[in-house]
Parts: sequence; structure tokens; C-alpha cells
Amino acid sequence: MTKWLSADEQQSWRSFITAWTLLNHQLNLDLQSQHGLTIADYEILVRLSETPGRRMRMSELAELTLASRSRLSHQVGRMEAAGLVNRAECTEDRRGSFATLTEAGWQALVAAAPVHVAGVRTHLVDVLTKSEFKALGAACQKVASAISPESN
Amino acid sequence: MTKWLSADEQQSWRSFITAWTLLNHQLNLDLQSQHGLTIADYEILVRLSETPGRRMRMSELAELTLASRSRLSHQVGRMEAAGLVNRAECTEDRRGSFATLTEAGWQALVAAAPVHVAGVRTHLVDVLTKSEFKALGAACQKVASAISPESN
DNA sequence: TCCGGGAAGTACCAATTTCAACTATTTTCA
DNA sequence: TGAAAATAGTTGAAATTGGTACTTCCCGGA
Repeated sequence: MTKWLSADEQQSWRSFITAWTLLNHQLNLDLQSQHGLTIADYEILVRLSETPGRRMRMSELAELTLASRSRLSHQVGRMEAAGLVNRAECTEDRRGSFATLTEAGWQALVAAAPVHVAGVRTHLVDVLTKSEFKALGAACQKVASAISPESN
Repeated sequence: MTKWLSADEQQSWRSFITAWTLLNHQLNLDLQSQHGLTIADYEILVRLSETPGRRMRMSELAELTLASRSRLSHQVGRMEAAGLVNRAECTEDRRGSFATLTEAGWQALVAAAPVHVAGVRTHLVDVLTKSEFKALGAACQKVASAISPESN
């Protein structure tokens, strides 16, 4: 016998969907209109920038950005065409390859980051009290690790 | 001067992204493998089923499901081809049209709903305490209405 | 050493989504 | 009244995404 969601639960669930969808859409819009980057591009730039040597194996990048291998491959291909990243072979494991941040990619990130962060603040962080935001984060953390324990 | 996110804030924000992405992906997988429906299909079926006459104007449906008009049009087209919905002209406003739930669409919803709800429970609701879930919902509600006040 | 299974990445194909035009109708208001 | 502007919805092409097959390479065991 199915145990349905109560009206409250349903409401919470829908708010979750709505909040994420609107937020993502809004941030994407800002980023795209002002810098020609998508959120996906941005996330990749961030991840690469955080890594020593500003380069990372494709599979690691895929895991971190929660993208399928196929999708990441396409994505990096586009970014490579745009001059934001390069591909380099991996000498230790010759099957593998690295995505590396180019100078232009770094510059694009530096330029876009303030806009993105400001968006996250105005649409998310500043809308909530410190403790509300913290609670949101904690809950999401639990949800994420319930589905995929390795996701941190 | 940009005010960057603190490490904690960043962590919360990333958890939010991760939780949504994994949850959505998981629910989609369940629904698709067991019933051949995507989440988008499902949402449309739900919205139509909740409406008197089980029919709704395209634009209202688009708003509720947070989809662009174009996307909804394609989507409904596919669902119509699959026999889940019908289109009907709107006599009051002859530009408009209704999407109406077919019997098959209703049956598909009835069949899929338990699976979907079970997924939402096991991956979201049951992972959190009542108050955590409530806090998540409340925070998301605030975020959503900060971006788009009409989104309820 | 050599084989078989598995991993990393890419390529191809089908499905979905977006963007920009386009048609048809309604609304506004001079 | 009768344009002009706005709205509802669709369409087709281009871009993105997802699934799967394929190629190349690594690794463990016989």
C-alpha cells in the first residue's frame, strides 16, 4: 500500500523543485548574458581552477560535476573550441587525458566569478537567515549522501 | 568588491546542487525504467489530473511546470503521440488550446504514482527528520518566491 | 608471457531542449 | 472603426544531452 505524501510534504517537495529550477535558470541567465558561459562551463572552470596545475582527468571532472562521461566529453570539446580549456594526454595512463585550464579560461573565470557569486548571494544566501541556509545545506548534504555516499 | 562565499556557504550551495541533481536523476531513472515516463511527463500528468475536467490551457501548464512554451508544446506533442493526452481547441479564446488527460494517461499516472512517491520518500523524505524536511521546504519556498513571487 | 576482464575516453545516434521565426487571434486605444 | 501591439501556441533548425558501441590501454591471473 502506497503511503502518499501529506499536503505539507507535497508542498515542501514542490518548493524544492521550484527553488532549484528557478535558481538554476536565473543564474544561468545572468552568466550567459553577461559572459557567454553556461553554468556547466562555469563549474568546469571552477573545478579546474581549484586543482594543482589547473588540470584534471576527464573522469574525475565528470564525477565532480555529476556529468556523464559522454556529456563531459562533448562539453569539454565545446570549451576547447572556445579556447577555454585544452586537452592533454596522460602519460601514466595512456588511455586517459587531462583537461587543462587555458589562460583564457582562467580569465573568463576571473571575469565571471563575481557575477555568479553575486547571483548566488542575492537569490539564495541573502534570502535566508544564516541558520535557514545552514539547515538547507545540512539537509541537502544528507539527501545527497543517501543517494550516493561518495558524493561527499 | 565581491563578497565571496565562505567555505561553509560554498559547501551548502554545492550540497544543494548535488542533492537536486542526484535526486532528480534517480527519480527519473526509476520512473523511466519501470514505466517509460520521464519526470516531465509525470509532472504534466499530475497537473492535469489535479484540475477539474482534467484539462488545462497550454500556457497555464507551462507556467506550473516551469517550462518554456516551446518546450511544453513539444512535450505535449510527444505525449499526445503516446496517447497520454489530447489537445482540444479553446472556444473562448480561439488562439488557445487545452491539453486534456486521456484515460490511458490517467492509467499511466495511477500506475506510476506509487513508484514515484516511494522514490521521493526513500530518497528524500525518509532521509530527513520531520523538522529537517520542513526546514528544507520552508527555505526553498523563500528562495523560490524571492526569484519569482508568483511561483507560490 | 599472454589472455580476459575492466577502465578511460570518444564517436555516433536518438531524444530532448532551446531559439527564433511564424500564424492566428485578441486587445488596446486613437 | 481599424491599425498596431500583445498574446497563445506551434514549428523547424540548431544545440545539448544521454545511451551505447567502439578503441585503446591497464591489470591480474594462469
